[in-house]
Amino acid sequence: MATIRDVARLAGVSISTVSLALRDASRVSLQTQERIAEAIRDIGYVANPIAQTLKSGRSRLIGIIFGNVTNPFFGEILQKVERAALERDHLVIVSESRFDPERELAILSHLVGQRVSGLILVPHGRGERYLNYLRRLDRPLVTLDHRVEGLPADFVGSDNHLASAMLTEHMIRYGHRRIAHIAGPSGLWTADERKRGFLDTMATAGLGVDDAMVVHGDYEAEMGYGLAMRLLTSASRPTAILAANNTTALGVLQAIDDLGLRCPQHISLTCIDDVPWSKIIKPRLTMAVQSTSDIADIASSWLFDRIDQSVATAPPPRERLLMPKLVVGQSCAPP
Amino acid sequence: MATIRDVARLAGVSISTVSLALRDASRVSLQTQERIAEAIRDIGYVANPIAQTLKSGRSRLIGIIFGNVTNPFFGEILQKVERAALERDHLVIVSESRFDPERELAILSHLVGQRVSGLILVPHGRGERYLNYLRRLDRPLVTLDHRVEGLPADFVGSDNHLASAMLTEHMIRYGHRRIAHIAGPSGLWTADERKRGFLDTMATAGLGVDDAMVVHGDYEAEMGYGLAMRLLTSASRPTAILAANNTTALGVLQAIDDLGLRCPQHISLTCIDDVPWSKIIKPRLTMAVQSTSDIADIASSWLFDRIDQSVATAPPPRERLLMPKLVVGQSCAPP
DNA sequence: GTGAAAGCGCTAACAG
DNA sequence: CTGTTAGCGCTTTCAC
Repeated sequence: MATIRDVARLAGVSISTVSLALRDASRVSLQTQERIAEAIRDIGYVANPIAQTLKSGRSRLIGIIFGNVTNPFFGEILQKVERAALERDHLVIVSESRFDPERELAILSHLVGQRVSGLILVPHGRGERYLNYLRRLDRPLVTLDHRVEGLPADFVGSDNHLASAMLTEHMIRYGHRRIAHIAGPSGLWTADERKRGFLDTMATAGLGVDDAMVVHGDYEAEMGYGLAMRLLTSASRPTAILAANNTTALGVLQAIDDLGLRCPQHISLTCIDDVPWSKIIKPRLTMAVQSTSDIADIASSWLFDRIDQSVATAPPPRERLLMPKLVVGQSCAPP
Repeated sequence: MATIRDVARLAGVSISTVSLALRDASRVSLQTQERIAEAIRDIGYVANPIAQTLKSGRSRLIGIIFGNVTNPFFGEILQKVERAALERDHLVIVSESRFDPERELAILSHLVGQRVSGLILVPHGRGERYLNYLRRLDRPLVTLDHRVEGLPADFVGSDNHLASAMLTEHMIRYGHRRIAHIAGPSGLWTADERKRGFLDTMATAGLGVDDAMVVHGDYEAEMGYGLAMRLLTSASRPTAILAANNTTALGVLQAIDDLGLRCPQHISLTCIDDVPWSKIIKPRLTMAVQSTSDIADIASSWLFDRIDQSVATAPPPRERLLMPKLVVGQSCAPP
């Protein structure tokens, strides 16, 4: 591969002149500019980004860490982020924390080792050690989905409390009184917010919630299936279920089907997040959807803002809660 | 960040000794080893991978390029590849060609610029220029899904001809004679193979295929929808459809539904590839599924084989066609 | 306007 | 067994 030396030799100038011409042509005479340009063209010179990174401490790479890359959300976000990155000549390193904070931190180290110029993270940890680690990262950081208290980083997510509240309200309006909630993992910000949204709305409506009616899953289909099975075969089965997320809802749907029940005739179901291929799944689910596309746009624009800015002029951490949209399907009916 | 200098100073040895100790401890005295180890621990030294890359010309990064990262297949493959990579201390750069060969080559340049140690590629180009470019890459390369004739790279894919043949056979056995095929983009290896599988099987069964019964889509749902609409509203509509891939099938299903038809009562449908959440979609589709998981395993193990080997001892390009499995659902019935 | 020289952090001959 | 030295390819003062 041709180096800046080769260009310099061919153009009959020093390498520092070539380097200068490359980043501030105005400070080099027109003649020299042309000779250099020609030499570059002739030998097909491309600057070695590794050498630049070694010098500057910043690579043209950004890192993105998700809990699970098979979640359909992920693909959509990655797609938009990757496009935004490529426009700015950056590549994207993708990694999966598997929801494990230790793993997450280990990956972050690797990423910082590669001198990434910025990070997008769906954080899954908490506690002082975790926070301290993130605070020391010293790279532009945008967090997604889960809000971490006390972290000086940008955050983009949606109003999870509202999402639950809308759906709960919707089911109550149909006349349901025994509504169950299959929550996400306790301790996760989104899961806690969604649960609060459910409980608050039930309380406001003057409806009590049995302990047995709130169970904790892990945002995965299999667990959703198991928990739904238990709920639906219990003596006092609910007439409606609020599933904490899309994949959980699919598990629930499967359980309903396997039990020979019908939705919405025997049981109403709503969930937060869109479901892949939701238009084809019968019945169409009533859900509170967040705009992945908006999340990805905001995240990448904020990230590149910070990457372009010097640390000095960097704005304080920003936060944005997007409003979920209620999409009414055919998965709810009177009890 | 601590450098090897700091370690050397603290341990009271030269930096070359530290470097040596780091990669071949046996050539350093036990005492020195310990002093160095201690120093490393004390200041939390981690070698700067960028400097190593500059020296060696190889980074601990691998690149993977897909046509479209929102395809559910992609997430599963990425997941396995990323795990295999992380075990070997490699990170994964992910990029999307959007099925555009030019874009694909541009991304490859970037990736090679980053001195990736290996590449996994779903190739979408053809022609001499394209081939030459790939041949000059000079990095371990594993191609997936689409086989490119004349490319000296490993290839893992499935037997697309067989997949189509099995499904076509299946529909013929139900008594269908007017079967339509919504193919993928003409010129793509998988699409051509699938079409051949369909046509060959029809021919063998002595069934003619109207030109109108073979239409070309783009492997995307929307196009599948449009083409299915056209087929299903034509005067001589088919009694069964073979969709070239999963997302196309979902588009077809949607079209069937929107027309007020029922599958399989009015129209039978089969497709190649698994469908996300296929268990929940009604009717369960009859499909020929390929094991993404096997593909990913083979691809990553082959890739890391080559990465670990010197170029000299590298084996010639390997090829592997996995056998698709017929999964019978409820989407077929007699015409 | 252009060039010489130092240095980013590491590796690998080559001496000793 | 350990240290000296010369780069990998680029950027960036600082002179001229």
